[in-house]
Amino acid sequence: MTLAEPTSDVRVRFSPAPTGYLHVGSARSALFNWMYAARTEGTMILRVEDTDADRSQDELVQAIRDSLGWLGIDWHEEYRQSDRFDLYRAAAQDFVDRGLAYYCDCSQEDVKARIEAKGESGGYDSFCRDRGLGPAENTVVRFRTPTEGTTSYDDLIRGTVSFENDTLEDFVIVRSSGVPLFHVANAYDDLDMGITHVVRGEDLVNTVPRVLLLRQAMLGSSVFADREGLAEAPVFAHLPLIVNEQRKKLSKRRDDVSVGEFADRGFLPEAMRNYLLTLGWGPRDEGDEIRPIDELVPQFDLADINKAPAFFDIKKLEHFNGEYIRALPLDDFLTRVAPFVAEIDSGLFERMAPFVQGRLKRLDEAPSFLDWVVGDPREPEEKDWRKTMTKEKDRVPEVLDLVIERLADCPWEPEALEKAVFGVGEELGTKTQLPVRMALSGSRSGIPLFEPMVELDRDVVLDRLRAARAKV
RNA sequence: GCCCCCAUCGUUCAGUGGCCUAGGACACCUGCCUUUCACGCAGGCAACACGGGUUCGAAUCCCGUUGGGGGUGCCA
Repeated sequence: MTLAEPTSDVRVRFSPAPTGYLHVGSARSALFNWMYAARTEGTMILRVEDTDADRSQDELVQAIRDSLGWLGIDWHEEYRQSDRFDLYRAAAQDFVDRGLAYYCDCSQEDVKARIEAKGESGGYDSFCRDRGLGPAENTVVRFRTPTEGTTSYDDLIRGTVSFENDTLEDFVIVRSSGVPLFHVANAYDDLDMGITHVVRGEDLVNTVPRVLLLRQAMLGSSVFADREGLAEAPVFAHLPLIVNEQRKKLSKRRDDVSVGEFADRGFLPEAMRNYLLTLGWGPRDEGDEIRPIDELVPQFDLADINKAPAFFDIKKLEHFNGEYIRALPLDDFLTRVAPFVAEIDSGLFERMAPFVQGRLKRLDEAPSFLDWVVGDPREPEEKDWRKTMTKEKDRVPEVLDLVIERLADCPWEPEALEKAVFGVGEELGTKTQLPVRMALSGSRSGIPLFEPMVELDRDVVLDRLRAARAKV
C-alpha cells in the first residue's frame, strides 16, 4: 500500500543524514513514521539533514530514497536542509541580535585545557558568554542556555523526561565556516514545516531540550511572529534502539546492516518491513505477527511501542522471509528470484522452481539447491558419506549395482526413475533413495530426487553412480 | 565523571492490581507425516534481575540496589 492523500493535520518526517546507506535502525524509524502517517492519514515528509557537508554525500541521498522505496515507504514532501542554510543562518543571526546567542572564538583545545585546569568535567564552560565578541575568523555562534530551571517534555513512549537546564552547555549553532548545525536546522524545520510528531531513535532524546529551547527562541522572532498555531511543540516519540547480540546499538561499521545488503541477500521487502515492525511493537489484536501491512496499519499506535531495546534477530527475520517466499505465487516467485539464478538456464530453473521455492529462507540460497543439477555433485561431508554409504555397508553396494543396471535402459522420466529406484529397494528389502541421492548430489538433503534427475543425461547419472559404487 | 533511559522464557511480542499454576511466535529438543530435506501437525524445554515498601491481593504501583544501554562534537 502507499500513503493516501493527507486528510488530517498530522505531519511526520523521517530525517536521515546522508552519511551512509540506510541501515535497519533508520529504516525502522522511517517505517514507524510511515505507519503513523498511514494510520492517521497524515503527511509524511522526507527531510534530508545534510548540514554536515564533510560527511554528507550526494549519491547517498538517492541510495536512501531507493532503499525506502524498496521497503514500500513513500512520502508526500521532500526537503534538503542544504537548500535552506540561509533560513537557519538568519534565525541564528536573529538570536545574536536579541542576545540569545553569542560569538565564541575558543578552540577546542582551549576549552579542554581550561576544564582540566579547573578539575571539572564536561564540555564548554561559557567562557565567551559575556565577552561581546563580533563575527570573525574561527568564530562560532553559541546558544545561551538557561542556567536554572528545568526543560521537560512528554514522550509518547517514555513518559515525562526532564533535564536540569544547568546541565545544558552553550552549544554551537553555527560553525566557524558559517554553516548552521543540526540543532538549529532541526528546530527551525520542525517549526517551519509544522511537524506534529517527532518519531525517531532513542539516541536523540538528549537533543530534545536543546531543540525545544531553540524552538521557543524562534517563536519570539519576527519570522514566526505572525504564524498561527505554531506555539505547541511537536509530540515526541523516541523509539527503543535496535541492538546487536552484544546489546549495543547497531552500528554500520561492525554490524553490516544496510538495507541494500538485505535486498542483495534475498530478503523480500515485505518480510523485512513486517519483521522491523515487530521490533518494539506487536499487533493490538494479538493476532499473527506475520501479516499484510494493511492489516497492521489500522491498529498501529505510537503509544503502544515498547521502551526496551530489541535485538535484531536474523533467524527470526529469515523465518518471516521463508513464510513470505512460500506464500508467493509461482510466477511472482520466478520474477523475484531471477537475479539470484541468472547463471542457471531459465528453462531448467522454471521446471525446478516449485521444488525450490518452499525450501528457501532467502532467495540467494536458490542456486545451492541446483548445484548438482547444473554442475558436478558437491564434495560430500565425510560424516554424511559414512552415514549414508557405509552404515549399512552390505546393502549399499548391492543397491547401487542394481540401480545402475535398472537405470541403463529405463525410460528417462521421473515416474519411471522413481519406480526403478524404489523397485530395487522393494526387491532388496531396504531403502534406496539416500544412497542414490548421495551418489548424484553429494548430499543427504535437497529437493525431490527424480525430477532434477531427468535433467541430467543418463550417462552422467550412471557415471556418478558408478563412481560412488567404486568408493564404497 | 556528568546527564538521560531501560529491565517478563536464549530471542521477540503479550500481560497496565485479582482471569498468571505468566500466553503467542522465533530458536532449540521429541514425536507424527514423508523411502531425502523442507513444509505441515502434535508435544517439550524455558522468564516476571534483587531487596524493601503500598495493598486483602503485585509481573503489574512506589523507593532503593544491581545490571544494561544511550548521550556527553564546530556529527546527526
